[in-house]
Amino acid sequence: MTTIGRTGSAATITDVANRSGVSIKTVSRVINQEAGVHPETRDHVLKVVAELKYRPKLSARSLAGARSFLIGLLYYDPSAAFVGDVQQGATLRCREAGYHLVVESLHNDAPDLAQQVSRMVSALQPDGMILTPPLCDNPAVLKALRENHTPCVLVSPARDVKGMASVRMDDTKASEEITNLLIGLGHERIAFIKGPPDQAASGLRYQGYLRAMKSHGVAVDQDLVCEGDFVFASGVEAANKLLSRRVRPTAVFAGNDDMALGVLVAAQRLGLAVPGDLSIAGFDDSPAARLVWPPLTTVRQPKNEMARVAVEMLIAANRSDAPAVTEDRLHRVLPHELVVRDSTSTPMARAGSHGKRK
Amino acid sequence: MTTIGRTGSAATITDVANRSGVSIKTVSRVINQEAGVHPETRDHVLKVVAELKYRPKLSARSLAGARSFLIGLLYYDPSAAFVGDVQQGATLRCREAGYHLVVESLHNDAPDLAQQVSRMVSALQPDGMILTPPLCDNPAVLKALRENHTPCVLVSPARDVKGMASVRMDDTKASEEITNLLIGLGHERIAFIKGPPDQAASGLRYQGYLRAMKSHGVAVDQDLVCEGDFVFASGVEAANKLLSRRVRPTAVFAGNDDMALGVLVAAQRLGLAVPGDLSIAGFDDSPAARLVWPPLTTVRQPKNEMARVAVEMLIAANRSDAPAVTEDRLHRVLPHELVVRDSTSTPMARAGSHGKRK
DNA sequence: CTGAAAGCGCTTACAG
DNA sequence: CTGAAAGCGCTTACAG
Repeated sequence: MTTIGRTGSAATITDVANRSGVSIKTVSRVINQEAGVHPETRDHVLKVVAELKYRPKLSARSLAGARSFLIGLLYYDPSAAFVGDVQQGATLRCREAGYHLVVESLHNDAPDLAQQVSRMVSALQPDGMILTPPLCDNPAVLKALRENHTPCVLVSPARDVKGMASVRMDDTKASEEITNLLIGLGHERIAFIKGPPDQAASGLRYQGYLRAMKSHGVAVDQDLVCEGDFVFASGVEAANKLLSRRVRPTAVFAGNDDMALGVLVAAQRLGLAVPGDLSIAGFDDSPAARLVWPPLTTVRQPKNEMARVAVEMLIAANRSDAPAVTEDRLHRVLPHELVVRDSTSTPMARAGSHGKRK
Repeated sequence: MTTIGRTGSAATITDVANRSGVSIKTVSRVINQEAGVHPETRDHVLKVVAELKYRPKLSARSLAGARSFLIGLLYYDPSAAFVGDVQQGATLRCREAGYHLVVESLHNDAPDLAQQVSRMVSALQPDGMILTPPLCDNPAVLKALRENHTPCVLVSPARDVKGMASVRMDDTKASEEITNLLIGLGHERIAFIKGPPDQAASGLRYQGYLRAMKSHGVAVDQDLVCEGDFVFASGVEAANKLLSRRVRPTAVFAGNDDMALGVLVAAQRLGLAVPGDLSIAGFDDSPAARLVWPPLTTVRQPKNEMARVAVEMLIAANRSDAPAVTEDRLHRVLPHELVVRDSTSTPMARAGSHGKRK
């Protein structure tokens, strides 16, 4: 077996062309799956590619061509499970398509945020960027990206931006469904714990709660609506307030899982049985939601899928044969999933007493 | 103000050279901070760079030079907080150094794992790779990387590999310190819940427990040593076993936080007060460790720092003036941190009773 | 301290 | 269906 070219160092397109007896242009055509190559030629080139373990170098393709095969993921809160799942979906879809995912953690309120973003995209020249909250709602970031003509997809943005693609779920609808579930179980005194007003999800989820209550003719007692900030401690605090009332709620729907976890702990410290004395529902399906006892009824966001769709949109936008994107395809809404676990049941105990009824 | 070159598209090194009145080689020298450029020349070039917002393109530098300014992070379990923290540290350090982090999620037992890795490095040509468990202990992955001559740093590997750099903490020592803490509080009947035998940390942490017990002359009751598998449910199971004994332990040290959380839930379901009736300690300082009540005493792994050091090592290895790496600098051990919270205290209740002593 | 030339490994635009 | 030439934007190896 003879080896053409330098042994040891990686094969180049020229090596493949020489050994195949074709021009580098033809090898390029085969690699890029362009039409109009004779099947026999193609098969032979492919065979040589395999023999030489040839892999086109990203840097060369990127420099010569219009694509970098790089997609960027910008995120702020690293601890958030949200980002982890988005990243997982994005990296898998990227691999399938021969792309690579470059991640960058940014502080949402860094003074030089725009410059950091601008620096990244002009050095990297990614084919597109995926933005997660809160960065996808940051005007400075969006401006920098627009100036650099970088295609973007916003994942779960607070509001849609003109001409910028987005992927999201329907928070309001999901919230309505959770509330419907509680009402369907027989609850009427259903408390709600809001998220912080500056986060879009807070309002949307509250609207869903209101809508469900209204549509079932269940009165909303404003004493049962608490302010929270999506953090564990605020769930504890809200629960302590709610559960010290003379007439307690029989169910608490917290705007997210972290607060629901706080409610759970507070309830148990007060000696209440969950879900017997109090049903609890959350939102997000965080990892902890299934670790506690009882495991939490909640909503699963399609994070993985949103990321896959985001990658898909970016790749499609970069194809030369890219069709004009209609406005309705620019903003995608993906289906969510209700996760019903053991923290919700029919109201078995009367508010204020611990006795169970049969 | 005149603009030389194409307005709109990004400036290149030639644009900077033309406007500065120097050669592209000199601009290159300034950009790369090479010595031997006249200060005045340098300052002028720098000014033009700023004016034109020139940023060298990674693809061109990568193709022409020996560095790609890309570092890869290979990981398996996306949900693990471990990876999140490592990634955070790596991405920040990369930005400081003008590098970018490319992430890839792989299945540890994918049949074509080696090929996936090989494909990635030959396409991307990263300057180095960071591997997290369990991938850093996967022979197929290591082999593929070695064949491609890609510098690697293993983060928290089960065992060190000849000639491959690694960063870790001292699990045994940390485990010993946690046990010492419990002994110091007055505990003698200290239970231990092991991790799965195939994970290196399991053994190391158990050794630390044994060492502390031995050095204080506290007998290890094998009835108080349970098998676990680092998962929540196994902590619940072990706790149920341990707490149903006639003579209960006064403290449980679980090999990781997830199991410690299981112990906590099991204890509380049995009506035991934590830490009054039972002290509980974990390992990892997982996010949930501070969300539960009482918050968990545990060990914080220097995940962020390990990642920063890993990036540091890879960048250093790629510098032309890289000094020969001595074996002791090849394997770094970073300091950990004991996180003492409210789940541990002096044993206040006698085993088997709920009465408190003063 | 500075620069002219060659070349990295591909794709583009064109020609046949 | 195929190929020769030019060029992407840098760094390398040299020369002065």
